Amino acid sequence: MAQKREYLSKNQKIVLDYIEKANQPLKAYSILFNVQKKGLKAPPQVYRALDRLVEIGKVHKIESKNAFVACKNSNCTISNATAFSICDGCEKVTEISNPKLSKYLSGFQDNSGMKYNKYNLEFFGLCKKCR
Amino acid sequence: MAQKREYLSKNQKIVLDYIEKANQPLKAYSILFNVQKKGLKAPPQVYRALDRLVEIGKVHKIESKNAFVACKNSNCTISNATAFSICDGCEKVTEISNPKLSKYLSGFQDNSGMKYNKYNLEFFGLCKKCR
DNA sequence: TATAACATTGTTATATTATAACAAATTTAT
DNA sequence: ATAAATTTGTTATAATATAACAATGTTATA
Repeated sequence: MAQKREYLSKNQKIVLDYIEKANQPLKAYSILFNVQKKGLKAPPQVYRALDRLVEIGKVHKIESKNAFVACKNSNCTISNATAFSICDGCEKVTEISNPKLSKYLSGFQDNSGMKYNKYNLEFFGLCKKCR
Repeated sequence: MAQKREYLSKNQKIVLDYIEKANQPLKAYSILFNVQKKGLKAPPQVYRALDRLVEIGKVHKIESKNAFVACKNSNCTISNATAFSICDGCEKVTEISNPKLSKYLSGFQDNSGMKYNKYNLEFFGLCKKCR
């Protein structure tokens, strides 16, 4: 099993810092544009950092939006159980942190013989303001 | 509220037929390539059909793979509650049809004030063969 | 039937998202 | 010191998706 750094590289830090400040999902090319002043000039630099950040759970990808958001669970180190709430009105995305839900889904089994080790759930609806 | 056709247009039928025969998720451009002999020559023709088929629930999009699969619930007319099982080994995707799960998720509420009317859940793991 | 309203189609071009490939520089372990 | 591995920088291109608009087809109803 390949060893991997336990700390973040320079580019990974730059990208994570920027995402954490945003408090909302960001598109990869918008991140790219905004970190160009820090020296990351080309897409692979951003995508590589994102890949790693997602792998270690510091960042999640909102698949339905091709956007990236910082993990809110400060202790999160691996990203295998994610749930989001997405407002179709204002597009606000919130990470759902609900022990019952995650327990239910982590324990979910069906009779297919599949052994699940990861899930991603996206709820859509309208938030208070947008209703 | 705009009225919409209740039956499928020519292009929608062509695309749906092809997806239904596949029994596995297909990429939009692979669909395009394969329906060119039927006269659909450009991406918008395929994407438009897909958009509509997804909207009426005949087809689901597997967001994590940018792929499209026919709905297995023959009576499915609206696509607001979807769950899939995805094997990380062979990439096989199966639509999960589990009344308990869908009941649990359809009834899910948190204290955010969000009113959910749709969800999509993707489970990842290894199927029997790939373990 | 005529025709207005609307939905679908065909088409070209382009926007958006993401990766391949490889050389150079940096970091790590010995 | 130096080999091994990782990260970085860079160019090019692949893969996914939409904008815009003219032409055609369909539906309802006057």
